[in-house]
Amino acid sequence: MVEISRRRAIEDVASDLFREHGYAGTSIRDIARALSVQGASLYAHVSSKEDVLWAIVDRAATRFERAADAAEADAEAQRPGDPAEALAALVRAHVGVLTADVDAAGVFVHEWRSLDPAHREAILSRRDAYEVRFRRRVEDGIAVGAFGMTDPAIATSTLLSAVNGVAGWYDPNGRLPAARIADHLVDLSVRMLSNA
Amino acid sequence: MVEISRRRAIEDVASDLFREHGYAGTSIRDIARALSVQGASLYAHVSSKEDVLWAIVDRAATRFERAADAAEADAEAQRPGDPAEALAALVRAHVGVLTADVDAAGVFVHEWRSLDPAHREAILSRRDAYEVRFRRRVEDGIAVGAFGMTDPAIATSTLLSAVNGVAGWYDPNGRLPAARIADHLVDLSVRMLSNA
DNA sequence: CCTACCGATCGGTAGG
DNA sequence: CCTACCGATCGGTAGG
Repeated sequence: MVEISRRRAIEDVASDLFREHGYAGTSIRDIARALSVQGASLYAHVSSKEDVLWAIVDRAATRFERAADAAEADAEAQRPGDPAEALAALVRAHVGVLTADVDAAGVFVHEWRSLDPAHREAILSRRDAYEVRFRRRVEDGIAVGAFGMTDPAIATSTLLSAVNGVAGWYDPNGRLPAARIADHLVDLSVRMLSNA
Repeated sequence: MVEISRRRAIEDVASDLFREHGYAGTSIRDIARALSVQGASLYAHVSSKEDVLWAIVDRAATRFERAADAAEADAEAQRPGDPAEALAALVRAHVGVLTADVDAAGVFVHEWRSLDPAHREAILSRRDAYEVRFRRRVEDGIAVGAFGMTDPAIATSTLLSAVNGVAGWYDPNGRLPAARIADHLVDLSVRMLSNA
């Protein structure tokens, strides 16, 4: 990947380190060392360590949101009013964002607690809104009989945990390409919600 | 809960803080403050900060292992050779350990990366062995037709992510008791593996 | 369990 | 992007 901007290179390196050692376990000097510069030099590009975390998390959140927008529009265009199809599209989109940048996605999933209070609040409400999109499809699917009876809140939380788990084991050089992994997650998700 | 030992009280407080702020984000003085003593006083009871993390993680791992032992023995006694029953018992046992001490279990799930290399290696191999117990049931279930065709490795990783997700939202004072949550997770897990 | 303290490292700034 | 530096905090020790 060609380096587009120094700022972006800092965020990419930080995503990798935050994912591996956590935000608190990564110092500004660790990030600088990976870029072969002095710690203080980073402050020409970022205003604080938290600023870097927020940039990573905000961008990842935006990607998840946009991918869900496109997935729902697409599902609605192809099979209008089909909750199972819409949910499958949401899961596929989610796995796509996750595998496209597993470091940033992993930071989004695990490190939001380290954001300062205002950012933390903002990201939590976006996460809630995002989860609601999934839960609505679960509820609609139950209502029309496409899914079996279950507790929609628990089922949706469990489904998102299952899908987010991909961030814990996905390897870009592993035996399965991202698209095949998405196929599996879609299949497992729909099965989980279907009647036995 | 009555305080059994000072050492144990330190670990309980540390479980709470490590889970909320992460290992690196929690200082020895943070733990001490929660116990109303000076930071240096903790060293009368623990040899290092990592020693506390290891104690929490090791104990949690042992609980998961013992609960799985009992669950498999029980399932084998009641319905010998039934992979779906054995898997259900494993999931129920896992959720039981998780909800019995959600702080310690959450630290086990998320903070093992912060262990020193030897402990990290040890816990990873125990985690692998634990996952194999689940995967064997998944494979056997597919072989006898109790479960639908799927990739056993991906299905098992996804199942464990789904179940571990409980640590992220379980609230001891929430609307559902732990036993009901376990019921739901068993149901969702078995559905996920069953034929559609 | 306390006070007093150690060297190391932290996030961040000044000034170039 | 560098050197030089700031005050604060870190994990941990000594000695009581």
